[in-house]
Amino acid sequence: MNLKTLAEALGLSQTTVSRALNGYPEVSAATRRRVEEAAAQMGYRPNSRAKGLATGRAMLIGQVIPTSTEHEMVNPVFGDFVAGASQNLARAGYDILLTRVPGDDEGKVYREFRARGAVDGVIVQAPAVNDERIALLNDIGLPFVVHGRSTGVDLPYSWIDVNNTQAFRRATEFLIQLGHRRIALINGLERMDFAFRRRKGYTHALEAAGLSSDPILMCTDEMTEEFGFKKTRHMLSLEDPPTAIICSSILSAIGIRRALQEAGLVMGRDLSVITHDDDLSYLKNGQDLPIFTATRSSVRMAGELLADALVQLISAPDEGPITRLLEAQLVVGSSTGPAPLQAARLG
Amino acid sequence: MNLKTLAEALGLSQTTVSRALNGYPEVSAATRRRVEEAAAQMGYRPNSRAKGLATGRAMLIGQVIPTSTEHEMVNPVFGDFVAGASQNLARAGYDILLTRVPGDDEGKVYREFRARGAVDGVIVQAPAVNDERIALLNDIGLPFVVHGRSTGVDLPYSWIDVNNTQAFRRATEFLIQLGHRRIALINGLERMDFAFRRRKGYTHALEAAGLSSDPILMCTDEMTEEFGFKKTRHMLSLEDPPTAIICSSILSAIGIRRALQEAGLVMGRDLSVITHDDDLSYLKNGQDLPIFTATRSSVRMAGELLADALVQLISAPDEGPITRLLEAQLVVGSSTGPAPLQAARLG
DNA sequence: TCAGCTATCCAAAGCGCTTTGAAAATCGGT
DNA sequence: ACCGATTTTCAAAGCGCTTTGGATAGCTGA
Repeated sequence: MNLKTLAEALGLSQTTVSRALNGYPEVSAATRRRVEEAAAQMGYRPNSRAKGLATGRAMLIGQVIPTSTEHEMVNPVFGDFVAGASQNLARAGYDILLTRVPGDDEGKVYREFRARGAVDGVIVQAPAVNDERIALLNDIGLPFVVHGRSTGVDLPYSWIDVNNTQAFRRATEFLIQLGHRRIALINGLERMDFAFRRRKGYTHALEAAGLSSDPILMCTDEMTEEFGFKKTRHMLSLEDPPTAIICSSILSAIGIRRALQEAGLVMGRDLSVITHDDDLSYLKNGQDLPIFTATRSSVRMAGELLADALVQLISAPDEGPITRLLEAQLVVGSSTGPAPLQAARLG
Repeated sequence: MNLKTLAEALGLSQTTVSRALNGYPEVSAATRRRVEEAAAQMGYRPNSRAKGLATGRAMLIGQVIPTSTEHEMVNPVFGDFVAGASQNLARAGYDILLTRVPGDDEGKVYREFRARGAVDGVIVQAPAVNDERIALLNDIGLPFVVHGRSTGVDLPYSWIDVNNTQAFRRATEFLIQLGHRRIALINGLERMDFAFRRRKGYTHALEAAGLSSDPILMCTDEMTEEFGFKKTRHMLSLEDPPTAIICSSILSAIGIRRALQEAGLVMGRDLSVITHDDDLSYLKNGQDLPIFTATRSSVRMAGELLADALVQLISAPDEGPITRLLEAQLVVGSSTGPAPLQAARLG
């Protein structure tokens, strides 16, 4: 079923049918109704490629599957993010074109997207500090929005980010107010912008309180459960262990919990934990009573917002970059409590 | 940069350039080299839509984001699955077209895929018992492979599945051999085929051992951490609590662990746990020394295999359905041990 | 009745590619 | 030197849609 046969069946020209279906005014209400009914009844849908070729738009948004090069790990927030993005993109008639990057050359994929006209825009995930993808996309003129920002990149570009610095500053201050003095940081890879910023927030808060940050209490790696577990186990074995840990991922926080359990310690009493919580659909931190005290920000909502921004950017490219900074909520659960007395802990 | 300008720049016809680039034999080696070099140097890539329109192939595989209707939860294995699938699809020149289903009408999306010619085939996730999508896709003639099977569907169709029945039978037998008699099942939604089969394997093993399955020890729901936690907590409060739990997801198993911790019990000693493990990249069950005893099967590898199968199906539609049953490994970790003596437990 | 509008519809070009059918160039054999 | 076979190249049609630039029909007012 294509336009031609539909038009013939209706005794109309392709032009008229096309216009009727696309809401142009040059067609009478009666004809439009007739056309729409016939189209619905015969199950006609315009061929995507033909339509795209004629209009010059692919109605597709490019998305590279965000995997870390080192461990072939898929970003755990990807599913929720893409569910959010996809939902709002669909409203504007877009689908997502998903592709993997062979090796590490995401730039090559973007160049190809552009050359092939495969997509109308892209969403950039997990920006690093000084991320070179931004300049590249600017160069080749492919509309894009970044999920996060990139410290060190001066070009104007569109982004939506969580205020990571502020979130981790607040989390740290919160612990300090509870009397904690030795606060550890289990962070993501610090070449990633979000991790870089979180560390900044953490150290700033410590400094502001007159505390020095101890390198031995700061670690950074891929945010797996095991990472949280191993680092916590290690830190608990230190001569002067931390009384609190701030953690960049709920997965690693689960690892922390496991290490505490193994050591026979009670979370929130013997050791306080605050984690960042992306509010993943499959790993809820408890709705009414959160398990972990957390800096919370829905990654799904971020996906929705990025989708809207990109759609707007594509339809009005000259209106300048869209930027938006989201504040994370600090939700208090049962994983934090006052710092244990030194005496008690030694005894 | 399009074919026309490239051909003009080379002083050749579009035909020759197209053929040179697509490896047709009717072009001399010298010309081919010249064309290829010019194309590489000028960064020419054929326009996707134009090529697709001419060839009638979209070089796109449709994939609906698998979300549960009830809780808007994205399937946690989705990221890893799609990473595997995407990798092997890319080798064959395909990308993934990702879309969300508004409401619950996945069939509508497939019909549209077909009518619009948007994709060359689709991957069907999370089949239910008597899944109606299979008949629909058969009807409309869109090539597809199912990730899993659908009990009750008699039509021939292509699928790749883990032997869920066998996996859970073995897991149950393993616990029985360890002396366990009260074995609980924390299962996924049993209208899903995988959960239906797992329960079958579980009850079969119990029956074979002359044990009756106790409804109070079997529960089924979305496999979240919280579900594992709450159900375990509840079961521990029973008059005659289980000494072992079999669980369908590592996320729920983590919830089980939390409940045990809360109750002051030690996993593997006071209560044994076996979980299914999809070998998710972001939630590894420990490589050398698994945390949980588990029935393991890599969902990423499943993605790779499904991709290969679908590509083959598209290129040779008449060769009949492709089916493959994968066996899960039973890996033994420290979450299982001999059943505690009744006396010891009561005391 | 007819010019001048507007409302309605249409033929054909064009999007960038592949592919068919034919022409031109090259070659070996006599 | 010439012919048939083989290579190599090309012009043009076609994929299914949108959109431009008319054409036609139906009205209005004089």
